[in-house]
Amino acid sequence: MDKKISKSVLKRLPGYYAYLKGLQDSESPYISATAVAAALGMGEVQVRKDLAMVSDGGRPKIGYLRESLIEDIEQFLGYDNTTDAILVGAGRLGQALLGYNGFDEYGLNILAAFDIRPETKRKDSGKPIYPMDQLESFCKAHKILMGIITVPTEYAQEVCDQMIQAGIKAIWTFSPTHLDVPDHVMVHNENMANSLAVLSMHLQAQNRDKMQ
Amino acid sequence: MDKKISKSVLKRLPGYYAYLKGLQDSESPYISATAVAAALGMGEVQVRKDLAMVSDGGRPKIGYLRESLIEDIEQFLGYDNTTDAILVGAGRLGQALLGYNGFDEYGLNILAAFDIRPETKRKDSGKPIYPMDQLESFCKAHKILMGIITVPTEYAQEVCDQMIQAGIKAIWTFSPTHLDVPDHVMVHNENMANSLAVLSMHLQAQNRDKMQ
DNA sequence: TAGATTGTTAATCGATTAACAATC
DNA sequence: TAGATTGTTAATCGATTAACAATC
Repeated sequence: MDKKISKSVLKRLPGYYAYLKGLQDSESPYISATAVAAALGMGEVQVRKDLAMVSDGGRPKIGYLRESLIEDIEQFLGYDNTTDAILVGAGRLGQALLGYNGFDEYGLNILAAFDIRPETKRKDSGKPIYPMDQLESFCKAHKILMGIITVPTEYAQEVCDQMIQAGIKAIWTFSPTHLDVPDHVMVHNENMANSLAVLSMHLQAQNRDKMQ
Repeated sequence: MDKKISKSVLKRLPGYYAYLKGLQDSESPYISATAVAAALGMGEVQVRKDLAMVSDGGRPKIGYLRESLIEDIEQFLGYDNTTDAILVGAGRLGQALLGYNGFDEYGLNILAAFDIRPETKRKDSGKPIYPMDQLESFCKAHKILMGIITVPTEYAQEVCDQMIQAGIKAIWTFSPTHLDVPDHVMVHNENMANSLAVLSMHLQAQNRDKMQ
């Protein structure tokens, strides 16, 4: 383990993790790559190779010890030590993310939200919503490295710049627009339009087939 | 154009589209692949190849006519004829998606939501929330082909099965779990954990570098 | 021992990038 | 004409899959 890991493998790991966690304790404490592959509809070689990246060994004929495989992935993905994050833009989507408890499991902890009009927002998530001018001091005080952007597209770049100014190194944005950032900052664009494109194309293709 | 298009290209098209739409009319009516590449921080050969898939030709030395390029992408991605969809699970995330107006632009129209306890939900999106037992009849009556799942993980497969029963062919799920579907149905898992994994790894790597 | 499973090494596939000729 | 840009053909790169030897 600890070889260089590719982005593609990285993106598949949470899937294995969720599946392994979901298994009942009642069954065998061992699980084979073959079984995981079958359950998730993937190639078994791929699963075995992916698991080999994070674990230091399954045992021929039996497979991996489920518990320790879960721990290995946890550690690898950093689920064991929490990342604190802040969110900018407490609109509908922002509030939905703020209130979502599931991020805990993935080691993400959203400490607070920021908004240009904090006073008009409902705080039904129980998390504080501060005005924008407190962003920098808050981030520096809490050594925040991750920021989530859920503002309207036209403000996204501006917010992004402020985050970088505040020392943030990883940005997760839901605004469907390209963000310009320096090299040391990573942006992941959760672009719903991209996903939609793939699905729509599937429907179109199916329709076309039917017509012929 | 009309060659077989790869998923990777497909996922990049919405990005070009958003960028082109965002350009001011004041400037030249032409835009070159080179310029798009520079603006979005991509390789210019890649952009040129992608655009060649959807458009029937830019002109050497000048580039593409912006307006018609936009139309080409629109048509290619099916933004011009709307896809009707329904959503199951009117929780926080579900309501956020219901109320998001931006999907219009991408040809997606969410007609209604379904929930096990429709009466307890706020309808601040203006869209109706029906009980689950009306799902099938509604989908068949409106010939719905796309379904969005925003229910807690443990119900996702069950909801998925009901959607398929109701004739749905493309499923967009936000529940972080694998869904079993027949071949003709496409699932796109908008798995936030996957995105998080990539970002967390970036922060981890940066930290490690700093320590050495 | 036989068979299931692992991990590794080699082959294939697909996507990206580079090189270049064509064009306005 | 010269230069910017296009589209195409070839080379490279990376990821997936296949083949196989090792192991319990």
